[in-house]
Amino acid sequence: MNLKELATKLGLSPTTVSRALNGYPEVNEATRERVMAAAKRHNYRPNARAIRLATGRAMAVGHVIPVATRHEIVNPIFADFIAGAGETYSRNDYDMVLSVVPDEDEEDTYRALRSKGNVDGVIVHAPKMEDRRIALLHEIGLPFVVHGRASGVTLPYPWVDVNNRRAFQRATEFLLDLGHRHIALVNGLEFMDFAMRRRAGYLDALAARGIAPDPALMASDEMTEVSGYRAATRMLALPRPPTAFLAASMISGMGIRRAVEERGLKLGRDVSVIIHDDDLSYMKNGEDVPIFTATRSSVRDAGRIAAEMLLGLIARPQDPPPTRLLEADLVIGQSTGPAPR
Amino acid sequence: MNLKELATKLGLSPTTVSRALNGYPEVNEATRERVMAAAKRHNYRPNARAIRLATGRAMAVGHVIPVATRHEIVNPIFADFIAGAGETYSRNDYDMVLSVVPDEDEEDTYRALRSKGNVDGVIVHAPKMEDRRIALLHEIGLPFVVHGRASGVTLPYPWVDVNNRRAFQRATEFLLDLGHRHIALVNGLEFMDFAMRRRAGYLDALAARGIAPDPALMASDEMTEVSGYRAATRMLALPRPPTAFLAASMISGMGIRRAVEERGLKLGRDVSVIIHDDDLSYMKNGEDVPIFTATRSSVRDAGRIAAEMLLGLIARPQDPPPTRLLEADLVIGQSTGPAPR
DNA sequence: AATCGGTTTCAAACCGCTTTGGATATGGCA
DNA sequence: TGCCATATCCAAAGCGGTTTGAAACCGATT
Repeated sequence: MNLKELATKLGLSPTTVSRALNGYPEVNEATRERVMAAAKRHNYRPNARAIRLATGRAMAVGHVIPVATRHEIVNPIFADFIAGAGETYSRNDYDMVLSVVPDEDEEDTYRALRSKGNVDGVIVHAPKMEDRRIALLHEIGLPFVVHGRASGVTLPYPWVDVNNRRAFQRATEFLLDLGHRHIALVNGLEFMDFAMRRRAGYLDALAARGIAPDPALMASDEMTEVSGYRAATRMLALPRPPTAFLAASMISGMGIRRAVEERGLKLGRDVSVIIHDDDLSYMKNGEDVPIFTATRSSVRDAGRIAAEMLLGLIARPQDPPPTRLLEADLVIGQSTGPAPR
Repeated sequence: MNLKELATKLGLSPTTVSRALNGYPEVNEATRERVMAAAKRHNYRPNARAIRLATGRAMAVGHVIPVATRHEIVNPIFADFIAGAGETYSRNDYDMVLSVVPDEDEEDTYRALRSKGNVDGVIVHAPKMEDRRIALLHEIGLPFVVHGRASGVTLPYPWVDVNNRRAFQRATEFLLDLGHRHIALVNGLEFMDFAMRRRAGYLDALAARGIAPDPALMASDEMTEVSGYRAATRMLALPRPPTAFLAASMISGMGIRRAVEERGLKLGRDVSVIIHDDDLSYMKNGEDVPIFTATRSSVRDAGRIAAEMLLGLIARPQDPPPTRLLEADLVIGQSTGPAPR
C-alpha cells in the first residue's frame, strides 16, 4: 500500500493525503480523520526511501567505529554508548547507521557518508589528541558531535565529555589522603585524548603534594585485562612497588587484581586500586557495595546526551556548538584502604 | 555534483553516464573511460537515497538490538559481532542500521523496518527458546539470519550458531577426566536458547558417567561479573562445595575467580574453572597461555559469517535457508587442574 | 448577481537516480 | 546498393513521496 493507492481508495489526491498525515493545517479536520483512519486500517507506512529522496534529508545519523588495524580492538564502551544514543534516535524516528572501518579509512568514510547523503550527521568516537576528523567534518559541512575532546583542535566544535582530568586528580588525591605515596597509573593509550587528560589530573595531584612522578609507575596501553595484569605484575616486582593503582577501566582493574592476588596480596589492604567505571550494563562495578573504588560516569548517558545534541544541531545548524562536561562521581568501594605500614 | 550535471558536462545523457559507471556493456569503452575519469575528477558519488528509491532496494541490513527492559543490559558480545558483520557490509556497499529497542517493541520494529523499506534484511540476535520473531519474519517476508537457534521453531530458517551443547559437554567431560565430581554450572538465563543447550551438554556428560546433577550446583542469571561472583560464593559455602565450575562467559568467570580467591582458594589448584570464551577483542582470555581453560569460538567470525549469509539470501531469496554450526575449540589454560584430594 | 477572502483540494513538478523502449549510426554481406 | 544485425546512445517513464502554484468551493459582503 503506497500513498497513491491510499489516495485513490479515499477519492483524494496524494497531495491531500500526504498533508493530512503530516499534520499540515490546510486540510479539513474531517478529511484528516478519514485519512488517518484509512491509513491505520490499511496499515499504511510511508516508504522511507521516498521520503528521504523527496525531503533531501537522510533521517539517519552515522557512527563511524574505527577498528584499530593493529589490534582489531573494538572499544568495549561502544555498546553502551550506542544503547544510549539509540534510544534518542528511535524516539525521533532517526535511523542509526554504523560504519565499522579500519581506522586508516575513516576520513574517506566521512566523505562518502556526506556526498552519498546517507546521514545527516555523525558522532565522532574516540578522539585522539590531534584529531584531523574535526577539521575534516567542518570542511565538508557535516554536522557532528564528538564523544570526548581533542586538545589539539582550536576552533570550537560540539562535544560531550567526562571531566577526566578532574576525576583522576580527585582519585589521586584520595589515595594520597590515605597515605599512599607510590601510586601507579595504568593508563589507556596516551595518544587518546581522554588518556592524556587523566594523566594530567594524576600528575597535577602529585605535584600539588610535591611528589615527583616515577616513570616506572606509569604504563600506557590498550585497556585490556591482560595489559592491566602485565603492567601491575611488572610494577609489583619493582624494588619499591606501588601501594596503589589508578586504572583506566574496569577491565584493566581486573587484570591488576589478578596480578595482585597472584602475588598473595590482598586488594584494599595491601594494595589499593581505583578504576574509572563507565557504568557498563554488562560490567557493573558491584551492586550495593562497589567492588572497586571508582570514578564513575555513565557512558550510556553520554550517548543519550550526544545524540540529543546532534539532532538539535541537525535541526538548527546555525546554533553555536554545544558542549557538555560531565563530572564523574567518586564512589568508594572495597578496593581501597590506608597505605600499609 | 549530481548525475545530470555530470552528464551535461560530458555532453552525454544521464542514461549513458549511469550505465558507464555501473559497468553495463552497452557503452563504448572510450566513453566509459571518459565518464569514469570525469566522475573521479569531479568527485562524483551517486546519491544513495536516489539509488535506493530507483532500485527499490535499501542497500542496508538491520540489526535489532533488544535491550532487556528490566535490567537494561546490552549483550557484551554485541560489539564484536557487529565488528565482524560490519566488515562484510562495508565490502559490499551495504549500510548497517541498528535499532536499539526495548524488547517488548521488537516485533513492531521488524514490521516497521519492513513496510517502511529501511532494510533488505535483518540479523536476529539472542534468540530465546520459543522465539516468535522467526515466524514473524517469515510471515512478513523479510530475509533474515539468526545468530543462534530457537529450539521451539519447526520450520527451517537460516542461522549461524556455535555448537554450545557439544562445547559444554566436552568441557564437562574434561573436568570429569580430571577427577572432578562436583561440577557447578553458572549459566546464562535459561530461556535463552544457547543457555539451554549448554545445560543440555553439561547434563549429558554427567549422565554418561552416571552422575546425578545437583540442583544446588546449577545457577542461571545474566552473565555479569556480579552474578558469577554471587553464584560461586553461594556454592562454595555449601557443605559439599563444587571443585569445578563451568561459566557461561569470561565475565562470569571473573566473578567466580573473585569468589574463589576471596575464600583464599587458588584457581587451577583448589578450584577449576572453564569458561566459554567468545574471543572478544577487548576481553582476550590471555595471550600465549590462556587465563582460563575455555571453550572458544570467535563471535566476530560468527558476525562475518552471518552477514555473508544474509547478503546471499537477499541476492537469492529462493535459496534454501543456509545454516552453519561452528565448533568451539577446547583450549587449556591455567584455571583447571586435577580435582583436589 | 458579482466579488471577495478564506478554506480546501488538486495537478504537476521535483528529488536524483535506474531502466525501458526506441533511435541512430556503423559495418558486413548478399 | 539495400538490408539487417550490432553497437552505441538517448528521451522519457518510472521509484513514492513532498511541495509549489493554482483551482474550486464556500459563505459573506457589496
